[in-house]
Amino acid sequence: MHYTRDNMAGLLRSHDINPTHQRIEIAYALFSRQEHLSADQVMAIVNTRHSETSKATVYNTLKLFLEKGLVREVIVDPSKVFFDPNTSPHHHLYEVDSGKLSDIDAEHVVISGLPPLPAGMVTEGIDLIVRVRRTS
Amino acid sequence: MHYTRDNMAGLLRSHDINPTHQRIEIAYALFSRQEHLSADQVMAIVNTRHSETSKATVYNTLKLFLEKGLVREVIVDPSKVFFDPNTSPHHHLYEVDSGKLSDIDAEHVVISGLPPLPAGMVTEGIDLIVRVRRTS
DNA sequence: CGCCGATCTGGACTTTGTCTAATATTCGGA
DNA sequence: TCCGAATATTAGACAAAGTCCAGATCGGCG
Repeated sequence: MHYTRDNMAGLLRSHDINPTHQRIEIAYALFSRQEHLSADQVMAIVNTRHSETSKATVYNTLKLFLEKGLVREVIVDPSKVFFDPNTSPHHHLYEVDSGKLSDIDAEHVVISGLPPLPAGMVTEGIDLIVRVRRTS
Repeated sequence: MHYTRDNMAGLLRSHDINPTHQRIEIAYALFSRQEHLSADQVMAIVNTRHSETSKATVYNTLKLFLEKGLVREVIVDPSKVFFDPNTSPHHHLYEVDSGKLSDIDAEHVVISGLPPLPAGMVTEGIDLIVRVRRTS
């Protein structure tokens, strides 16, 4: 799959999101790179040429994408949230020193022995984060 | 084990931490409750009577406790970090709506099938967070 | 073309956390 | 017990991420 700006409109529509210029740019930033980006990084990318999209819009849009299931939130760094265009089940590898974040395919990972949930609760998601450090 | 302020001095010393009044109060807040507290909450608890401990000290002290392995950091909420006085291996259950955070004993949980780490990397920790929501 | 709801915007604001330079406390030794 | 050095604490200014709002703008449709 190759992502273009034209693709994005369809992708947004299929998730029940009105495709505006700004939303297409933001989606394109995330999907064309297939990387974990923070709101700051998205802003920087989208505004490389001339300033085009405001901070408020970037935050609003990312929140909208999140609600509509277009992206996923990854909380590994206390100082900022990352947004992940990969919504298929997977886990994360976080390099503590460099801040580099990468995916771990969930296909072969098995988590067993979790206790039953408290009554009246449903699982919204299971986040598994492997924190690694360069050997010193 | 029953925690008293007097206990705390020994606990701190055993972790190579100089036991000062403020540090004892902060340690006592965490250990006597055995709960996950944010820096804000620690501040509020420690300063209930009259203002006794400054913001800077609370943050400095929590960071020190972290370095010395006295507490653990739990990153589940993008807006604040929680500190966990339980350093034995365990996982976390996070109630998304209420923000309530509780422990899952690691004893019976098995995680298998993780891919090998990139060369020159060591695992610093594995965080498993089960995000749950009340059935609506 | 003009309307109307949806979207975008700048900028003020909040919250969490950091930094700094001055002050205070603690600890070990005599 | 007293002293000096090292360590710890403090208030308050600052920084960064994120939220909020009221007004401006857009874009599709009649």
